[in-house]
Amino acid sequence: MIPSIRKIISGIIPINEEYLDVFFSKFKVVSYKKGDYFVEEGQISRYLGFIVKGCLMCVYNNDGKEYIDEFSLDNEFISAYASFITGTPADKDIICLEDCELLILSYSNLQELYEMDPVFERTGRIIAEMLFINWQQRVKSFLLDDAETRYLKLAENRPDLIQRVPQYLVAQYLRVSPETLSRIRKNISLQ
Amino acid sequence: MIPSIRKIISGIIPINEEYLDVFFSKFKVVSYKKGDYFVEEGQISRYLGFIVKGCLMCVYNNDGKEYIDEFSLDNEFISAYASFITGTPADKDIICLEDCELLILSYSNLQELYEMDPVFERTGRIIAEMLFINWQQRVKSFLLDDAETRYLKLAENRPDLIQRVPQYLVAQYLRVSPETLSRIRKNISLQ
DNA sequence: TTTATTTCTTGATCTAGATCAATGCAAGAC
DNA sequence: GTCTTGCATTGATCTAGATCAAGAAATAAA
Repeated sequence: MIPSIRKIISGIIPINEEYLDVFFSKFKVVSYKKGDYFVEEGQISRYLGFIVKGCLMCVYNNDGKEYIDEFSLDNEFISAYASFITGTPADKDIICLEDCELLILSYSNLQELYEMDPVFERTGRIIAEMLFINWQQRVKSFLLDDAETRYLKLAENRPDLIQRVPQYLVAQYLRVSPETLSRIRKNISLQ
Repeated sequence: MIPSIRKIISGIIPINEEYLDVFFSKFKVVSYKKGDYFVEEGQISRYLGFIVKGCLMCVYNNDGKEYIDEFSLDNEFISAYASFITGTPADKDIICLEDCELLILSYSNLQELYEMDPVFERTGRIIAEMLFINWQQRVKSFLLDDAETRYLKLAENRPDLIQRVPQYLVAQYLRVSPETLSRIRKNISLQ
């Protein structure tokens, strides 16, 4: 495995160096073009992805309108987790916003890892716990924060994302109209 | 362990009967009065709770205003998970809405279970995955649904909760004012 | 370069839901 | 029984943010 990626991974997930090669031996490399679908709504998603390079978004469709559930960039995992874990049809699309290079792990290969050694089970648990905590934070932000605060927090926590993603998509993620986000930004710059 | 609880648990969490006794041997029984705090904001919460009987709510405070993150009723687990898992101060209160009887598991006892047998690690992983998927659904509902739809879905998925919890608290959970929820309900009953 | 296409901004409305204020109503306290 | 006290309803405003519409910038295509 590419050493730089190796280093990044071991910073993200709690796994011993010696298991890391086994873990990634189960992955395979795939490339996508900008606009390609990694997951399509209604299909069962059988892969967990790790983004070597690129940017993807998860999108819900609701009678014509689109709402972005998540953006994922370089060195992050991506999946329609509910579909992947439960084997049910995905309730969202996952689309490449740039040309992407992914490492993907099939459900059956992941199960093989779980059977192989409890250390992978533990790693899986800790990853699921981290994802859960992140999502609780997102709910908290919807409960407590107004649109401007949500934008400011996003800009602080993920400045790279603001740079790389078109503004109207950031607006969809924050659950405001593009016009409102434009005004929020204007407002901030005046202060 | 009380047989009825035993049955319920094995329906909720994926664990073999023979391990269930070991699992619950690590718990202890505690009682709370209505209004008692199970978790206080700012404190580190070292327990995972299982509600034998009663009703609790998780509450965020934001300059004077309260927003309810979650209600938990009989036969559900409850915790300030982020605090429990990471050992950091809780960012919310957990308060009893009724007299409650809980089974609680300390962090160190949970770690003992994890060390004892990989089956507990697996159980922990699957629970974390379920929690994560639930929270994604909550974000989805905030993204896609208006106040009335959020109420209708809650009423469908957790009718017991609507019955047991005062309406102004349900409003806080849905992120609307009590007045608006009252109007939503009136509106629905007219249709 | 010039032309298209897409994205961003700005202004003018409109609307869902908040806030404020008053009243109704039910369950305990006395 | 009658007082409280707390919750629910209703009406009258107000406001954050949506929607509609038109240009301005920026990107991509020619």
